[in-house]
Amino acid sequence: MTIRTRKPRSGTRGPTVADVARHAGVSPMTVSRVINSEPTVLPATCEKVTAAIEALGYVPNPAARSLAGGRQCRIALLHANPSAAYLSEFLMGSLAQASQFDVQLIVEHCDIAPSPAELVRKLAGHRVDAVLLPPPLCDDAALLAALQKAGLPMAQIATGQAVDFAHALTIDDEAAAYAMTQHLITLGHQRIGFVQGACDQTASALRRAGYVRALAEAGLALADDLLVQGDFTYRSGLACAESLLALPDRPTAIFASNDDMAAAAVAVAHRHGLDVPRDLSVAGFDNSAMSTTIWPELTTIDQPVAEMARQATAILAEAVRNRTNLPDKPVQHVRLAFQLLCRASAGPLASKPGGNVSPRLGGAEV
Amino acid sequence: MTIRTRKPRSGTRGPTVADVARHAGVSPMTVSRVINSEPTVLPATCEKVTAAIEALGYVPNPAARSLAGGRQCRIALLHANPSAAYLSEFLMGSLAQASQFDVQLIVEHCDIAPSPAELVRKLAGHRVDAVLLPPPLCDDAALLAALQKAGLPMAQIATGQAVDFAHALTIDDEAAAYAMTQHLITLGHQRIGFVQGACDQTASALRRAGYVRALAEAGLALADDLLVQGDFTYRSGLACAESLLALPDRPTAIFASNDDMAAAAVAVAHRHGLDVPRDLSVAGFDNSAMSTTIWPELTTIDQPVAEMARQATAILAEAVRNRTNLPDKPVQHVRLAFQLLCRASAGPLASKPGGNVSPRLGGAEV
DNA sequence: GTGTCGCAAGATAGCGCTAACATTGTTTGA
DNA sequence: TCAAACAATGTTAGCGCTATCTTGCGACAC
Repeated sequence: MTIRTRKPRSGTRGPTVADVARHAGVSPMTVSRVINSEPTVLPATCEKVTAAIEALGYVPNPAARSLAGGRQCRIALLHANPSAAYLSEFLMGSLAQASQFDVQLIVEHCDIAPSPAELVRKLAGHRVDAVLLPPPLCDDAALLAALQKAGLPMAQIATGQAVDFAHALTIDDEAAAYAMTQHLITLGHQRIGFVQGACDQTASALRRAGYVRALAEAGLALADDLLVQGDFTYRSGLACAESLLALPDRPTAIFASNDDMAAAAVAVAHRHGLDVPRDLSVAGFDNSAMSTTIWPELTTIDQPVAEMARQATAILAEAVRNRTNLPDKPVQHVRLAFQLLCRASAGPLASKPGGNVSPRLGGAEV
Repeated sequence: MTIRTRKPRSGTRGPTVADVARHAGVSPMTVSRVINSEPTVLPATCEKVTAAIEALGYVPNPAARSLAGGRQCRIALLHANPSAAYLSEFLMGSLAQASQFDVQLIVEHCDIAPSPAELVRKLAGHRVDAVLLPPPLCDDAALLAALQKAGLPMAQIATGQAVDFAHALTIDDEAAAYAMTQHLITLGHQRIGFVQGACDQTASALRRAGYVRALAEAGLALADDLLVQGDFTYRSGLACAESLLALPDRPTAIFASNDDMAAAAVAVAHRHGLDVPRDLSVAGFDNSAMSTTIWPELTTIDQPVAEMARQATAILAEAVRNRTNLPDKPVQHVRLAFQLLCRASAGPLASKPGGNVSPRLGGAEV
């Protein structure tokens, strides 16, 4: 009378809730409660379970969790060539949160968006529940509208213009640009060139506004010739810096709307035989990898990209799970703190500018 | 006599295999077989099922799949500050494969590794099944040994020295450097400066070897003063380029072991009033984002980082699933093709070198 | 004393999929 | 000719966890 126990399915790896429960002398359910830190567990019980978890080296199985909890969640990260550095930092933040919340990240590159409608269809095909929108896509009105129509929760990252149907994670671009400009003014600069960012990104206008306000408050004239239009690329930065430095009364400082363009300004300065920061101060924006790669390191504004990505992912995951309130969506608009990083590329105004071609080189160990 | 159907659990999203099966008039198992493209399904049946899948817009649930299949797999990506651009590209490749294979990526930064043993303990705590090692960690002997001792499958990416207990994805660094050097020679250059990479990365020596071989085969002398030691950073590139350009008989071309250092060489050349490529050709290695950011764009070697990451992830996932052969591990050493990208920074040797400070600027649309 | 509320913990039944086995129908081989 | 081998599908029973319901038990008022 042998009862055939039909299947001890093969590849079992590591202890399960059942093992922990046995070891702690409680039911699996209680272990589950402890894992999810539910309030209705007595401290004593909780301790027993925790000890058992520790002893067995138990780690919950995320697949089982999301299956049983019915809480699966797929978030798409749509990106249209932001710089690699930006994307990488963004991913780090997003991934960290994603693995913690058991959400699956779908990274989708949409360079030349086929058409918002088509894109939305594709996302639906992937069963995407929510969408992360880093710049420049966060400002794509057509895309935003299409996503809204599809009823997908979304988060705009670092946009200058948060819409009322999307979550948004931003810094105060205006205030940041204001702070940087003020910093340059404090250093004694009066003619400060400004390289604007791309027109199609709403943050660009805010950064410019901060620059303008700082000048106005300091009683400095806003010279038209000191304001040049870039597009966030290094190449545009080269051209802008060239035109600024070609001015008869050239600026003593250049504030570029991002680090790539600031790096270009440094390169142009060097080509002109100007030392940075002695003959020309340069400031950037973003604190991208570029800012500490080049020499001298850039004074810049730190934008907490990873943190924005992290919080955005968390907010979306939350939104997907509590899909309770679709009509009255209480979207969150979170504003994070920026930071003014004073590094080597900006210094006090020298009494008398002059050319010099031999910069101090950073020590490079043989 | 009401039979209480106790629980139609709440949040059910989208069709399941059962729905597809009903729609196609087959059993769920057959649907599963079609999804996994098993060979033992009649074409006719397969077609019916495919049609049903299409009609219902069915998408398999990865959580359920990996739970039922017992095939869960966690792969850690250990990184110690490779450049952000590198990491970003690496992640793209790795993520693509990970989501396709239902493996969970754990991204772990280990800047100053606490100690290999401790790190391994931490990985074990995360239930990591395998490890991806991009440079420079792929060359950390202590780490490799510790991982081997822990019995973790691993993959070295872009190493110069593949060990016999790890999978490895590489390009032929020696051949690539040879090709680039030969390219410069073909352009007429005879005095070619070489900026070496960091000593602790095994690929550095291979790149140098390729340079040396090309010179030798062309019958050119290997001048000691043309060979300078960098460490893959932009700053080291500045110093190296300075020393090369300070030589009495300066080189007409500089081949740097990576793009960051090549970019630095371009910057130094410009500071010296040299036009690139008219007065000095510059070549890099990696085809990193930097290479097309700066102006002029760098002639460089394309290293298929994303593809390496993709294949490495696939190999590891495979290895984890068929954990059949632990003793006789048939590790795979895959060599991918590189590509010589001829861009603007390297050109034919000018008959008579001379200084010129006004480079053509890339058109920056205002 | 006896009901009933409150609360911690247990029991049960799936989440969506697939491994392992069972069942057909169809072919072979001796 | 009939058993054995195969090939295409169906059936059953979990994978590891948690939502939902149920139970046990002390507290508290009547």
